[in-house]
Amino acid sequence: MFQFKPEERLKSRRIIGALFSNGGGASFLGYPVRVVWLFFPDTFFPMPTSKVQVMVSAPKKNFKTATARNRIKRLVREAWRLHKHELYAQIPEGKPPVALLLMYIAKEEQTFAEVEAGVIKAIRKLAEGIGKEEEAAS
RNA sequence: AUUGCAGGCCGCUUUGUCGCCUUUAACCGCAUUUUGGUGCGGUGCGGGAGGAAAGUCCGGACAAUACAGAGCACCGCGCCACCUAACGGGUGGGGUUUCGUUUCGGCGGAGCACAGAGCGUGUCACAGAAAAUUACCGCCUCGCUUCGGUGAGGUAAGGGUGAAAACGUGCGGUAAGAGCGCACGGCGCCGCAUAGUAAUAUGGGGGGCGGAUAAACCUCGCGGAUUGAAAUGCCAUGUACACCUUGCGGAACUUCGGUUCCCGCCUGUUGCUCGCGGGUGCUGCAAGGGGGGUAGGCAGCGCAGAAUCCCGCAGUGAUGCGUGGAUCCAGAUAAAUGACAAAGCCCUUGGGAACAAGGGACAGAAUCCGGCUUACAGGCCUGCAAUUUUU
RNA sequence: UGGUUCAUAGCUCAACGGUGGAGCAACGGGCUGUUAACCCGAAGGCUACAGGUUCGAACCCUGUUGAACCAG
Repeated sequence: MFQFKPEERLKSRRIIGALFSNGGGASFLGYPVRVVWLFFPDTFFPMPTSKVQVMVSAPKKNFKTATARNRIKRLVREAWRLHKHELYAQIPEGKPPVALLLMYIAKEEQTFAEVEAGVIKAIRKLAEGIGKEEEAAS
């Protein structure tokens, strides 16, 4: 339940490029994390087997050393690992997989508790957002 | 004991819970099967960042491609000897600059891109007469003179300028002067002797007096093929025989397959010139351009080797040698090595104390080694020097 | 991984090895009933940092720091 497997990590360069381009995906804030997400397109091959693929990013502009960026990414990833099951439970079957980008935007390093709170908030908003997309599609 | 300097070493520890990457193959399940196995998943047993992993400043290993050769260009290095796989690194020695000290002989510390300015060219602001064969004020000789000077010539001692002024001091000498001559001293050049492997040092001889700058061009000596693990090899996947540009001559021999020579074009040889080599010369080939597709896997890749430590031997030392002893399984690929909790350790602040609060340096492997440079809380060890206390 | 370029006033840029300057901005004064424009004036720099070469360094050399870019 708390596992974090390789197929749950976002690796496709095309999808990552789409996430970073303007208007590529829906985005909102769960401070200190900014969330960008979209559904995988139908034509993508091979289609991932997990419900969500996620990547974590920390900008070099705010964190100069590699050690600091590693630390931030590990904190966010750990918070995601501990709470992702809440999101999985709310995604209905038959939906395309969700590509997710968690970008750390605070200027300084924060404690795990603060990051965890932000990620929990983001997961709740995201579940809401996916539900709305469902209504709009139907 | 404290302080300073130099060198070397370490660079948070333990437990629990939840995770990540990986070696191995004991066990389990599924698939496949050439019945040996193989692949995937799970469990188990192990391992999981550094002294700088960093900067990418040098040098190699390794790999691919290339290589008859010559000249010019280009790049790097530069006291001597040694060490090393190699180096722009290291060790030892010499010279030099500077600081301290001195009983003025030296001694000690720190630094040095430390070949050549006696081939040539360039530059040397301002000031100054003049910045490299120069003469403003001076000094001296001769001519003229209205006796104020003025013209021709000699000279570089004195003056002032400057970062730097054409060896320094004294004597002789002279019209005045000048290394013009002599004595002492300085400098670098040529060859000699002694010491040293050598750089170099010391001594005496000859001939001389030359501005600085080569981190200006340059000269001399030595070295340099190019490209770098996204190299490279293999497997899988997949597209486009589309498009554009250029080229498509001549002669001889012939067993009609071709061969040779000249010529043209393209191309390789780090750049250029020569030279040499490869391809091509007809209805589809060649060379180049541009465009499109693939974006997965395996090897390379951590294999015990230029490995590290100890001991012994050789050497002043770097280092080398050894049937000597011991140690050494990180291997990711949108990229693992983590999070939380508790206890301990250390530091700071407050406090009489118990204790409380806050903090734990610099920093993250990506083919691998040897160096250099830079960042770094705190601690340990060794040596030397100084001071204080005790015996 | 390999390579190239750059750093000068608040901003954009100059400056043979010889006193660091221009435009804009900001400041003070003038003009105007007021503002803008215009005119006058003054200020602002350890030339990214640390060494070295040179009589003298923004410039030459070495090292460091930061930034931008290129190739596959």
